[in-house]
Amino acid sequence: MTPFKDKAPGELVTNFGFSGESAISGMDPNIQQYGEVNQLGGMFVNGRPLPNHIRLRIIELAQLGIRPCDISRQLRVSHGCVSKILARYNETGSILPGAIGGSKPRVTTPKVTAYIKELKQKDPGMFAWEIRDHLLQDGICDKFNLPSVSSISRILRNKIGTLQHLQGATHYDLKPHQSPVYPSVAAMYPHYPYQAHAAAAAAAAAPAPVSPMPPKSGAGSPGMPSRTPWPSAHSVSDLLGHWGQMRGHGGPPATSHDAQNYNYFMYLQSCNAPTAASGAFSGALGGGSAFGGGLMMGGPGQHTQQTSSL
DNA sequence: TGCGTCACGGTTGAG
DNA sequence: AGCTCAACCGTGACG
Repeated sequence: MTPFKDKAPGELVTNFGFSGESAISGMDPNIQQYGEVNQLGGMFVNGRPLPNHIRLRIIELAQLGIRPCDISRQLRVSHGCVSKILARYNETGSILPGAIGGSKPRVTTPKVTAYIKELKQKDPGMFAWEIRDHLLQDGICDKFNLPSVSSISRILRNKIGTLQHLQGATHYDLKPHQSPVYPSVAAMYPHYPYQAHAAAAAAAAAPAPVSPMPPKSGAGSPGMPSRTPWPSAHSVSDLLGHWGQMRGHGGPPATSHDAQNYNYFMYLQSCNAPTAASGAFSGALGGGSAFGGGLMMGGPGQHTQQTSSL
């Protein structure tokens, strides 16, 4: 997998394994340093998504009826990757990679904590599970961002310790007739991601176009794998327009990710032989859709971060 | 031979 | 500023 087995860590890679080809002038030094070549001779950056034009080409070639193994060979992308991208596309309608990085948003916001404190002050004998019910009933939380009983208990213990010390009731102090088992939100809604609420808000702000595929998984819709919702979906023309702007107008990348991917993109553009797909790609840069409008990328509530992670 | 799956080593970004 | 953690990535190998 690692083509530079004899490369010392951190050593600058100036030849990418293409015969007679040295470093591409003007390439991102990061790509030069971290770029690798797979068994098929294709260029990739470990840990980073393939550039979107490669992803696009995979989808397009598949739609032309070309077998995944042939796509793999033609684009010099591992068949596992082709399989994964095609599977994701079939499942979500999106060619885009998932959102990388980030953390689960906290449910114990200051507002929630304050309300718990208020409840506890009103009724010091209130149990954590009762507080949890109140949070839901009073509209402080919904079922997607409702803290677990354990979280409430921790808040009571850590942040309202004095009150607890005086009155002391947590979910450990269960009433005799109460079940000691209170499933977490995740357990109650195993198929619903915690970020769904935020995604719904994002969707309300910027409604996503209808995906050709039913939503199954990913940010912003139940079961979507990504952790962070996209504020808007990406159509082919959106995406191509993005790159078109970069290529055609030389617009500066908005973020370091853009810069990275732009350089990656430019590099791969210069490395890969033109294909029919790239022709469609180039044509689409002129304003039309590469797929006659038939291919929509960006499933419902797609990834938030990807505008900067092309 | 083709393809789905998974371990691996890597990156990323919120907390 | 730097660390942790849990998500993601593509590759390569296996069945």
